[in-house]
Amino acid sequence: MQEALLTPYPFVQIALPVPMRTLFDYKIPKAMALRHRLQPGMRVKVPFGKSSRLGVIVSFSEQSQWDENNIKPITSLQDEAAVIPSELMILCEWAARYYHHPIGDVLFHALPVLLRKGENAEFRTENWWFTTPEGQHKDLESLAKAPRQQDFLKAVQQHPNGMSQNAISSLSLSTSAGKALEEKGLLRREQRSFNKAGEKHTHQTQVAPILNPEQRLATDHLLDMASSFGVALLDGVTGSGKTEVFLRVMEKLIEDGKQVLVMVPEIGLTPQTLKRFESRLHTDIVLMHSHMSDRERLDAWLLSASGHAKVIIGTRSAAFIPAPNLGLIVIDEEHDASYKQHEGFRYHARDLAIKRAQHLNIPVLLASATPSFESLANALQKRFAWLKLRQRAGSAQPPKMERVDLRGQNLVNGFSQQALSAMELCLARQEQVLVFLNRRGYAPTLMCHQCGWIASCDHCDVNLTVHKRANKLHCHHCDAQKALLHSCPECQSEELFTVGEGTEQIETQLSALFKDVPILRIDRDSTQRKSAMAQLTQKIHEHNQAILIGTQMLAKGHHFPNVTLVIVMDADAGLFSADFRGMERTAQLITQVAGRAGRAKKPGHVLLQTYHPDHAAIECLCNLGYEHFAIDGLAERKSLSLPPFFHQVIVRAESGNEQEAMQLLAAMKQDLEPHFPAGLLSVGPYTAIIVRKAGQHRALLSIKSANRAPLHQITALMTHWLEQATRQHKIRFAIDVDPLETY
DNA sequence: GCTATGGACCTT
DNA sequence: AGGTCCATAGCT
Repeated sequence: MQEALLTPYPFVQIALPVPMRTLFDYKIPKAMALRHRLQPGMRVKVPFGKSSRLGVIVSFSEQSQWDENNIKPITSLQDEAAVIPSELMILCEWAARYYHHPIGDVLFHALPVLLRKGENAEFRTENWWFTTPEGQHKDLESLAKAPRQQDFLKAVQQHPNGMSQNAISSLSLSTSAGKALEEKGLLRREQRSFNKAGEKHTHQTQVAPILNPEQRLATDHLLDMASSFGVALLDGVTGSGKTEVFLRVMEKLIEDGKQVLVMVPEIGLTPQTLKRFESRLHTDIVLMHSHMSDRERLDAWLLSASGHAKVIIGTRSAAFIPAPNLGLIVIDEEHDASYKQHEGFRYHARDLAIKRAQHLNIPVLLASATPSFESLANALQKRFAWLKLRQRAGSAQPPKMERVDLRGQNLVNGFSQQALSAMELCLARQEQVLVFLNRRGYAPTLMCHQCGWIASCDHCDVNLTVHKRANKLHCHHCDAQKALLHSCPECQSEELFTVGEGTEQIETQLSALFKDVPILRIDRDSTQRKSAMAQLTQKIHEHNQAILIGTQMLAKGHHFPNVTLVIVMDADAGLFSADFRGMERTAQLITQVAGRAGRAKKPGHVLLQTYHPDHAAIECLCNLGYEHFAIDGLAERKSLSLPPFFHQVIVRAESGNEQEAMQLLAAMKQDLEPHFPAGLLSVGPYTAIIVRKAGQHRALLSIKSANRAPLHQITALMTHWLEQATRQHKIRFAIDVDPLETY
């Protein structure tokens, strides 16, 4: 009699983490088919070439196009259930098609690192210590001769529900003392699954504040759309209480047993944010970000995948976290560029999250004080619900923005007279000043007075940045560093001088100018150490007077209640940028930084230093605000056939050889141009603005179209062409769909 | 005649 | 990607 096969197929298609846009056929061994119900999303070990690899099951078939004798059998099955649930398999397959990226690589991106390496998708087990009835009543004095056992027993006696090994270790109790007590029959041990669910929530309860009418309207709207797919853009100025709105909606969904995924930018997750969520939501919250260890990430992943965690707060890669009862996705600071991966699989987590929500038929909430032009266009076209919060909470006034004309002025260390006197007045009132300059280091250039030599990177076509405190020259593009030079390598002159200013220099100069005022610099260099940021924010809160100097790090998340003056050193930064998104990004930064001012009862004042006070964009942003600026900007994008009205794909090529990358793209364009449909705009190939980066010469080709379908057809042709052509050459290519950087 | 180095080739 | 095979160069 024929036994019933749990997996009734002879062949299986496996995705492997190799840069090949194809699946691989394998045989399913009879014994495996009898015992296991194989499913898409499970991991398997397979022989591949001369080695063995981990792959993910994608599909099954009756037939194979390959000669059966050349098809190898699967070696072993790694999972009992799919590690990529079908919902996410569909998302990954869509993403592989949309971003023209190999499916194996996409699927492996969707997994935590330890699962990519073959780790079991199971909770860790942990020792738990309990007293036996005898141990509970044991007189501690009788153990006076064994003080370590005494300490150990005393601790466990105080925890009738047991103590985890983790808790034991954190109290530096000796495990060997515990084992001795176990042998005496005073303690017993139990293996428990490491799964934080059910742990009591000791956090203080915070009473929900009363909503203002705008917030109530937004909340009601969101609760209305909570049961099906839809995207809402919560467009609220800084301090308008966006977080409170989505906390309300989350509360309701969690009550209904749903899970909520909250996406945050790479550095947007501050301890204050987490505390706020914990104290309001009283539920299991897990984090997912790059500062966690691989094991911590897998633990968080398991808690979400098992449904234990009700709230998942994570960065870009959390877009792929399994959550069986997902009911809402929130994307905070949706305009933030860190949602787009800039290498390899170049996905946009916001766009992917929207696609995921569409499949799951659940709502998405995008939140920002400065929405991306993409999302604003969708809101204007009524594809997204547009919920505006224009009132600041309490009695806070919006900050007053003012332009400072730098033309013909004598600047003192880059500061105008107006800026300096405003700083003096502000400090005299015992309030704080925030100086925004999006350039870290001491100076962006080191030059020789005698021969004009400029320090530049050996691997990139950029100047090296001077870091005086570290006594280094640093390349901000490839991270190369060398010792700061004191004489010119060309002419041996010792007259080297710096050109331009970075945050480190402003800090030094202001310290000389305002001797008794605490001056705090906040940038990547000053916050590298783990607790540095916390220390800085504590200092800021300790003092009344202070000057904070910082880069875009200042624009994200943190609240500085006593800041009443913001000085934007260079409001022109994005004006003449090679990238058409330069102005959008600068306006977002300025608006976000300006939002740090005057949050409490004190009105804020923002000074924009500019050489182009009459430039339409600067004038509009200053007088009418971000929304007007963005609507004007969108009109301009439309007239220039730029995104979001035209969709864009950029093909990048990189080669150690100077011309090879350009030649490759030129040859491709020539071959494929006859297939370009009408209405497709192509630019290039052109060399990247920074031609050489980390030793690679870079060229690009841009194509645009008002419709996505023809763009994808051509991109598929290009990908295929490049795969063939780069087989024999050592050229790397990358397809960037919806690129954020266009140079 | 031996081995260190690198590039082409292949993976079901 | 990652390994293996194989041509080539440099050396005793």
